Amino acid sequence: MGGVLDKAGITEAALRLIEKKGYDGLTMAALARSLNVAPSALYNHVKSKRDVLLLVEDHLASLVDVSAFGAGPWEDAVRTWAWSYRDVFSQHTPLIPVIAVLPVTDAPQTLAMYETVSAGFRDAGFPEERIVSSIVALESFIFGSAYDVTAPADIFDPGTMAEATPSFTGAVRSLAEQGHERPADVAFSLGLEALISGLGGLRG
Amino acid sequence: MGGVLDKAGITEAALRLIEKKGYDGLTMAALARSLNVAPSALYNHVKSKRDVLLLVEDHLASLVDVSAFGAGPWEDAVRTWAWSYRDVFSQHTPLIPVIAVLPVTDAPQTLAMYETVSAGFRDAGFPEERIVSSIVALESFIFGSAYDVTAPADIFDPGTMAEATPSFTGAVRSLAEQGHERPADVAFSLGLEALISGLGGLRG
DNA sequence: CCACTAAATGAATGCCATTCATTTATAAGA
DNA sequence: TCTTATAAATGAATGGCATTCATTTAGTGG
Repeated sequence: MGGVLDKAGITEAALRLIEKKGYDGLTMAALARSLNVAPSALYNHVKSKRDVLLLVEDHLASLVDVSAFGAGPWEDAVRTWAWSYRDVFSQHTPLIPVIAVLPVTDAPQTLAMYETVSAGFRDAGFPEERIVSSIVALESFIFGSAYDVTAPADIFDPGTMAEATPSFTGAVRSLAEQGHERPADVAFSLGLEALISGLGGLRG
Repeated sequence: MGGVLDKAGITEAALRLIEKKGYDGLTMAALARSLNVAPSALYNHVKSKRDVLLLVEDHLASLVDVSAFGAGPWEDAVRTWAWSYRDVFSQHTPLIPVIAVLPVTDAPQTLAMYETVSAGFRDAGFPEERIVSSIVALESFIFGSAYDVTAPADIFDPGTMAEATPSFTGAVRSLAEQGHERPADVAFSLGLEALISGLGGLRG
């Protein structure tokens, strides 16, 4: 037995490749080349490219910081988790469509994250039947916000349509004048605090 | 001049094709065939396939219901807009990565939507410099939630890992016992109401 | 030493977006 | 009516991609 390849090695190589060349550079051929192997050899270890993305996703889930659950107030734990979750996946937005439809059975690290977060919600007094929905709501916000981080700075520039859209143009200009370094962070903070206080009210 | 093709026709054909075959079926070849034209002919009217997706996106933006802005309380208007926005794009999740990075200049209908929504926020008493961030926060939540709608029903089934994840497994089971028809709607409602009441507090 | 099996190979397949030199057709100007 | 400019459509290439498969290689247990 004992070939050169295994799932851990493939995951590691894929992450290196993504870091160096981005998701466009992550092809089965390039992945194989980085492992000094023929592309077809990969298929002895993964069923498809989607499988590779799944391995990467699950590894990233293990990087999300859930350490604050059980180590302080629920609000602080959610805040730490959410910011960390967003930061990790803002560098990996092409995975978001994959995660969103991914059965957790296939992703043990992701499942482990859910377990820690669920326990944190339960201990904070959430009724059991609302825990999953609350996490899903937060996660949806986090995924959507991860895209914002990568958006171009001038995404909201109305260009030639400025006169036709006075309210929007004024709002964009007014935000720009605040001179925030990362506008995406302002929106994320605003939404996250709203969700934390709104969902926090569900606790018994 | 006057060929068979124009942007409106391409958009319409693309939408028909997506409805019938899904986004996997939307290829330049298939699009051309549905218009009785050679694939290369499309490139006289659009620069790339991404352009086609952009045309589709902008058309969908015109389907989002913004009519409640200026016709009732801000909370109700946001609710109507958000549900409609999510419903439209839940059928078109492959566009979400495109929208998220799309400069609004290139999408007049999308820009028109932002104008109406911005005016609604301003009239409701939002400070101008918080309007864009608030809309972005809501939009992030909406995009993330659009994915949930299409997720398989058993996405949270922990499978063989059930014993290792008691809190999460209990929470999933407890939600399932509620027997909601569309679990995604519960999470969306929960998050949206939290955002509405949290963001609403910014009004002067 | 043999037989089994996991793993790697390299050549093919089929699909895809995109390009380009060329042709067709239409509208405007003389 | 003839000419010319131009927009639009064509068909044949190109290069990249994931994936398949028959075949070979190389270890391991009996």
